[in-house]
Amino acid sequence: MRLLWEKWVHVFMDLGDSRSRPVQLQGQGQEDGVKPRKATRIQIRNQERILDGALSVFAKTGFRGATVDELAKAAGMTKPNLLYYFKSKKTLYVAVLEFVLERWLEPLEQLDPDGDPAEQILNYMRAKLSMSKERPEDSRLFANEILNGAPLLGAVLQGHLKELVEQKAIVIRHWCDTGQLNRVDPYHLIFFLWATTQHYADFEVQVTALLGQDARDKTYDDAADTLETILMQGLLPRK
Amino acid sequence: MRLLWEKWVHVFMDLGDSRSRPVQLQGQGQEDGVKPRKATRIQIRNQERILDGALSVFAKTGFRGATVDELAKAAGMTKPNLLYYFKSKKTLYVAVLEFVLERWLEPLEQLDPDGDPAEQILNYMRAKLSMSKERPEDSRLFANEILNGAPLLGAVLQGHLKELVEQKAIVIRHWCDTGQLNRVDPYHLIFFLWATTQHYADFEVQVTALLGQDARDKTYDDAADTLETILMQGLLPRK
DNA sequence: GTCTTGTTTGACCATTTGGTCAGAAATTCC
DNA sequence: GGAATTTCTGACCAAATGGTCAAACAAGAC
Repeated sequence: MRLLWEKWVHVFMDLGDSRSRPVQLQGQGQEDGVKPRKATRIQIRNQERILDGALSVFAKTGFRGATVDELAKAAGMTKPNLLYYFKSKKTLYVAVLEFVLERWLEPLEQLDPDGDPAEQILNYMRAKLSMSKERPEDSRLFANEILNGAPLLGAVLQGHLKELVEQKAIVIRHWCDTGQLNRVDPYHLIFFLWATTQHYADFEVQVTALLGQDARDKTYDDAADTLETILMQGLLPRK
Repeated sequence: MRLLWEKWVHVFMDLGDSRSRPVQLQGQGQEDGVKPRKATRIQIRNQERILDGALSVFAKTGFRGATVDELAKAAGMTKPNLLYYFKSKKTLYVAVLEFVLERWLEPLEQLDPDGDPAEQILNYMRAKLSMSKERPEDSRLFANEILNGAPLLGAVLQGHLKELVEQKAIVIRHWCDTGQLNRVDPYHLIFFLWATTQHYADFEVQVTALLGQDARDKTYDDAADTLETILMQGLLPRK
């Protein structure tokens, strides 16, 4: 799975003063006089490989569970070489988190205040479910981080995410107030959508243990149908 | 939080042959000729302390993230002393998992085929939500384990849990077939209930980051209300 | 080609970690 | 009280882990 790390390649490398260490890549952090040099092709290629491998390693075992050796192997290089590109395990971890975060938040940003409420919410549910299916590692990466107290994501939760959710909560509340939706707490509706969709990525082993390995497509289709039914009609038949 | 480990205290300690190592506690494993000695008060007290502390440590950082030193500190004793009672970190971890598992499965077992469907499902939802509130560490312990591939719980998922879920799925399917519930996939309804309720324990940092630390009671009340509304009526108003 | 810069590696190091062990201290049994 | 057993601890160990470094090697610029 080739990713699009390219546009995200910045400040990952140690810069400091060192003579042999390259580079400050384009993007940020040019406060001091060091003139940023352009990233070489090799740098871009290797950082991509590293980030790519690191996502699956970190998603599998969390930050503490991952070893630098594993990370290097996943990137197909030696440990010192990996540490040439990312000065520490933590730096790498943060870089991966940062990258994945954007994708993670995107669907919620798409929620359109002017659209039809039911349609908007179903779309959001489907988009999140599709992310669980196509990029389960993203979801597991965050699940690990949050489950263990979000030591490095805490700031984001309090900042960007909080704003975004507040904003969308207002939209949902409006839909309730105008009678377009039943009266529910907007925040809990959002949690509800997160929980039900991410469950399929985060608890995939459990899901497949109960439903069988082979029926992955069917699993996600059935999940979408069930969620749609519940969201639109609830469990009780309308007489 | 004092727990009821007592009835679970069994075979935790190394037994083998050793002269100074005690004990095979009551419960199981008496296959060989070694006559089981009764657990002393000290053993019971200390094993309780250890298991008690271990639950919160493992829930916080997962198996790999927890160190034996932390575990010992949480139990208020030295590392070698802890290892006197549980011969390895893994043994201790499995013991904690085993214990917590029972509580975890209990609510689903209560689901009554002869009860009113809506009431049964709401009760189950409330019971699980209450568990998330009162025993979040239980939930996080499993979340960590499953998220990381359930290396030690895999057998349970394929065995006991699978049976239990199959059994309850039949009940739910029957409710659907007789028109008492809208037609939904029973498995996904169960996942839905797990996901939405456990979310509040597993992602507590996120939830409190967005809703505020102080309103814990309110959070769970609102969650229950929202879930009830959605489950019973869905989001769309009935005209 | 050669000089400069960027990349890669084997060997190495300090710390942390899971776990052991011999014996000291406490407890129980008679 | 004294012997036998159980509980506890400081000192220790081997393996794993995050990270460093000097030097070898490759790429570009001219």
